[in-house]
Amino acid sequence: MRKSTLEEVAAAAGVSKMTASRALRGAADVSKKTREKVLLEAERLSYVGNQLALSLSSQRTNLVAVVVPSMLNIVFPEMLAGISAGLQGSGMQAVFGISDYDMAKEREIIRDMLSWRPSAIIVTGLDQPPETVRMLQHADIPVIQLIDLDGTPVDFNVGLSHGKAGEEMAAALLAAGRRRFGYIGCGLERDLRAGKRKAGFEKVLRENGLSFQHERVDGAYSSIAHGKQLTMSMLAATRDLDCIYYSSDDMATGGAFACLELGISSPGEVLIAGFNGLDVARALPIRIATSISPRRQMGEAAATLLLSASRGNPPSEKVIAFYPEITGID
Amino acid sequence: MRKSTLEEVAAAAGVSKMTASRALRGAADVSKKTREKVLLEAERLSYVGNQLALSLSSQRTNLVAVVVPSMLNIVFPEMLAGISAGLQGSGMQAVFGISDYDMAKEREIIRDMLSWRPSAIIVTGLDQPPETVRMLQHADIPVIQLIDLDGTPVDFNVGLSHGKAGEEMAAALLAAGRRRFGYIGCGLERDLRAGKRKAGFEKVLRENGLSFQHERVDGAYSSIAHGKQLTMSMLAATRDLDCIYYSSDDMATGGAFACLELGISSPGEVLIAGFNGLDVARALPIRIATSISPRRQMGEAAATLLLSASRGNPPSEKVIAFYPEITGID
DNA sequence: GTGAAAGCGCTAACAC
DNA sequence: GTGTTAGCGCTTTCAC
Repeated sequence: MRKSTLEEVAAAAGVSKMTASRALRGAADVSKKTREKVLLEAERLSYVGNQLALSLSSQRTNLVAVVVPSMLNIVFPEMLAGISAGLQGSGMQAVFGISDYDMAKEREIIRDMLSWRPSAIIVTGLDQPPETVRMLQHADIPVIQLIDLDGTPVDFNVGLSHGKAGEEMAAALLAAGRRRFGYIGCGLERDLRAGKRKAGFEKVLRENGLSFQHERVDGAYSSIAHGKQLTMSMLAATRDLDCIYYSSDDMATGGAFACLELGISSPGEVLIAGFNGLDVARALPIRIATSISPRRQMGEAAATLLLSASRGNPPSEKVIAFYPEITGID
Repeated sequence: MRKSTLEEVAAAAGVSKMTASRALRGAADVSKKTREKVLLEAERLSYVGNQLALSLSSQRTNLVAVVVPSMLNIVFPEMLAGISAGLQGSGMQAVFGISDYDMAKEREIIRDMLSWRPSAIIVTGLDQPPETVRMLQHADIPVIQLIDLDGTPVDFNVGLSHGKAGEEMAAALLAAGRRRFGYIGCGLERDLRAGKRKAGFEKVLRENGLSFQHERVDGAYSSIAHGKQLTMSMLAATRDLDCIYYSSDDMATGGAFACLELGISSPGEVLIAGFNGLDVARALPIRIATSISPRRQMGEAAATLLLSASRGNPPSEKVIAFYPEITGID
């Protein structure tokens, strides 16, 4: 069955398209009687407005484009949930795209999304290649780069410094007396933020005359199973370690499982340190150290920011900085 | 800077809108020279096509609407990743909405999405209220109900029987010699599928003259922390149990953590049984039983289905059934 | 191989 | 309070 149009609703109600349009949008100056008649006919005809026509005509959409690298790492869905919640009630609608950590794919997704003329766009990270940056600049809408703060934003920037997060974790672990460090990570060539954390961590180690004594890094996607496997491998090779820093909490959770299976006392003998503050890491039977990243709040902050921007209240600050809280040490 | 239009590109290239349109879409009958000129000018003007105008004019969109209840339970993002992957390369674009397990919210999201005139719509589960069902029927596009099979579909149906999954898990546990069962669940009034699994499980218990001897059910959202807490509470009250069935694997993972902390031998003394086959459950230092639900494959199957439907190849079957595999028993 | 005219369904702007 | 006119940016259709 063909979808009915505003014109048909208007005809059925015996008014013009314009009056029907006003009635359906709840405009003030429509007589009560007319409004009710229009709403009744719309209901009877199962009328569903056409956003394509609406947006084309009014030159604005209620769309916010969001591009994330993955759905398989829970932090991104959590961020999306934050964005979605922050947009709640504003009439804005988030549209998500997944780039699979692939810059070329990200560029194509952004291009696709821009062709829908969204009111704003949120992308992950600050490390887009020049061509993508150019597209974003040309889009002439608020651009929010989310999660990371280490770099030069195109427009708005909401996130935390991953370099600093690594530094602070290293400092906290040193202060707690740990000295013999290992590193276990995954997909650093894709997950640039994990790389920044590692670099920050290493910087502080170096300043203290130390370095990672053992490393296991491979190109696979971050996962619990992988963290477990790499930890097993490292602990089979050496026990001369009192702390392992992981690229993220899922990897660290795998590390905790490895310790449990091997019967290695943790945090006593080896302290496991991750990043994110995932639920799973907090419920673990052994205590692990982590930096809690407020990803839901970052999503909400981004939503709030772009709502005020698109309402013409230019936010005073282009950058909103968050600070991860370190837990699980002592 | 205002976005440039097809008309401007055409003017710059010295051709008509129509020719520019053909060149940009890669139509066959445009001379090579003309095409190159148009592409060059489009590039120079940073031209980005306008999908609003395109879709309004051509009366079709490349949009697939998808509504999920939550982003905080990893199974839904995994399903979305499957849909997104299945759509890859088809030119179709998935648009996601989150209902928060709220039927009224789901209805409004579906209404919103339909106003964009998507080519198909995918919703979670089969238990939409009549008004929502009516909207879906009126939409006159392929409707896919995903994940669940226990009910009457509006149109297409891809999923598994959660009732059966519960039955089969109970049967398998009984076959393995377990007799004294507990149940721990969360949010069953929202998560109807968890309720169906429980009902199936209880049915088989009843047929064997058994029942759940202990239950802990509350209305919170499913989580590892919650599963741990409810398990602690149950095991503090009784040890007269040899198996606990959980509403899902995250709850079950919490249960496994509880056993580890309490030093209860598992699966020896108490077997933990969940549902989904989450990565975390598989990497756990103790073995737990679970039904592995192929959520990514279900997403991909839905994508494949609607692609063939929208290409005019009516799929022969309206229902695609998946069967979860039970692991971790013996 | 290219172009002109009509129209997709709606809203903005203005008239009454 | 309601209607009219014009037009959003593209594709469809048909003509050349």
